Amino acid sequence: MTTFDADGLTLHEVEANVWELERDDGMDVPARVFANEDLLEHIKDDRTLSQLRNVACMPGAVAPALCMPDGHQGYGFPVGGVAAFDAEDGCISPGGVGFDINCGVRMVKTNLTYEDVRGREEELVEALFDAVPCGLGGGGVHDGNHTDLEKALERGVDWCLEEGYAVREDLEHCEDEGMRPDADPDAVSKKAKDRGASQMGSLGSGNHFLEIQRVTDVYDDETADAFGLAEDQLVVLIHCGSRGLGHQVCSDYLRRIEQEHPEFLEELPDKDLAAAPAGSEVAEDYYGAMCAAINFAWVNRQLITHAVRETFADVFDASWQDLEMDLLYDVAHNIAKRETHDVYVTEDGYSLDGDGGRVERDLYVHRKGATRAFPAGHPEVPKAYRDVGQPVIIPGSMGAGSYVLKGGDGSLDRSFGSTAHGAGRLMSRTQAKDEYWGGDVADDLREQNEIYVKAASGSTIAEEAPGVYKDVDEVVGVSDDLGIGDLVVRTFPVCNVKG
DNA sequence: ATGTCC
Repeated sequence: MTTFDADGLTLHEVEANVWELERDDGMDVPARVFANEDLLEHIKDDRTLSQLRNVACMPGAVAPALCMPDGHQGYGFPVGGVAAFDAEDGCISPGGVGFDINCGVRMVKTNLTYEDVRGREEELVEALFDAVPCGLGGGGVHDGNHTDLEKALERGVDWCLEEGYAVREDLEHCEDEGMRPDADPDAVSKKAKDRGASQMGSLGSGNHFLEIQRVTDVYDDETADAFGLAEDQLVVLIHCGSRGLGHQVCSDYLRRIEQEHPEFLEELPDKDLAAAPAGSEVAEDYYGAMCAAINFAWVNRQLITHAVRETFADVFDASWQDLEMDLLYDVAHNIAKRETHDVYVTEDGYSLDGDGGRVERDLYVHRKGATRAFPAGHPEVPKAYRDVGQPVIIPGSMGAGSYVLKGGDGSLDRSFGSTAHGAGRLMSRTQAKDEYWGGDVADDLREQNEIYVKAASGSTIAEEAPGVYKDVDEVVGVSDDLGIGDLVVRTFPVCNVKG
C-alpha cells in the first residue's frame, strides 16, 4: 500500500486520491485526506495533519474527520476541514467554523460577453470600486442602524427583499434561501452589533474580492445549460463574509467557552479547538449567534449584489433585468449546521459508505473552508437545480481560473455532502509579503494576463498574489475524480476589485 | 479573516 509521511504522521492510500490516517488509541474515528501526491506535498511541513488528527479525537466525532484537497493549517481545525459531531452528546466548535462566519461566494450572471467589456475594464472597475466599500474599517452599501441590523440578523436576505435590495428569485438561488431560522440576535453581543451596523454591504479585506470573469470552458453542456452558463459569457463573482461582526461573535464565544467549560477544554488535544458541549447553554447561544452572523453575511453579499447591478446598469446603460443579472447561487464556506445524515455503525466506529448497520444521526456538520455539495435529488437543492445537483462555486486566485461544479453523487457517501472551497493557501500572509510586492503583482497581471486589478491596499495584493495559492485545477480535478463535486464550467478573470 | 492587542 502506498504511504505518505507528513507532519510526523503516516497516511495510507486506501483508494485513488483518498488517504487515511489510521485510528490510533486517542482517536474516536479515523481521518481522511482527499488529495493527489502533488497536493499532499504542500501540507508536508505544516500542521494540517496533526490538526486533522486532533479533530478526530473530539467528543462525539462521527465517521472520518476529513480534509478537502485545498486543505491547509488553520486555527485549531485545518482550513478545508469537514467534521461532524453528534448534536446530542457531541460538541460544536467556533474553531471548526472559523473567525469569518459564512465567508462565502456567489455568482451573478449577465447576458454580456467578453467583447462587450473589452477595453472598458478600467471604467468598470473604477465604477465598482466607488460603489462597493472595500478594505478594512466601516462604511457599507446600506447606511445601517441597529433596527435594520436586528432584522438582518434575524431574517437574512428576506430583509433585503423587504428593503428593495433583492428580488424573490435571489432567495430561491441561495443556500438555505439566504436565511437560517435558528438565528438568535439576542445571543450576539452589543460590541459585535456595533461593528456590524457600519459594515452592511462591504467587501472587507484579505482574500475577499469582487471579480468580473468570462466563461472559458464548458465541461458538461447539459448542466451548464441548467445553470444558464455558456462559453464567453460574462459573470460576476462576489467573495466576502461577515466582517467584524462574525469575527467578534467568534472571539466572544471562544472566551465564553474558556470561562464556562475549562474542564471540557482541558480534555481536548488542542485548546484552539475550543468546543462547547452539545446541549450546554453556551453551545445553544453560539449556534444562535453563529446563525445570525450567517444571515448577516448573506445580507452583505446581497447588498453588494444590489450595488453591482446598479453599477452595471449605469455603465452599460440598461436595466439590470435587461442585462439578465440573475443570481446563479450563493454558497457558504465557513459554517456549522445541524444536518441529519445516514451513517453506518462498524466495529471501528462509523463509516459513511454503507459498510455496517445504517443509523440516522443528527449532527453538527462543520465545514471550515469547505462547500456544501449536495447531489441531484436532494430536497435542499433548489428546485431549479434539483435534477442536476447544486451549483458549487470554487474561486481560484487572482491570476487563475475559477470553477463552477455541481454537487456530486458521491458526496453524501464520502464527505457529508461537501467538497473544496478554493485553491488553498501555500504560505502565510507574512511570508507572502516577503516574497511579493503589490505593485509588481498588479503590473504583471495586467501585462501578462490582461487582468485589471484595483485594490484598497497594495500589501493585500502581495498577500493574495497568484503564487501564494495552490493550483486550483488540481483541487477541482480531485473533487471531480472522487465524484464529490463534478466539473461544469471554468471561468477566467477579466478585472478584479480587491479588498 | 480581523478597528492584525482592551
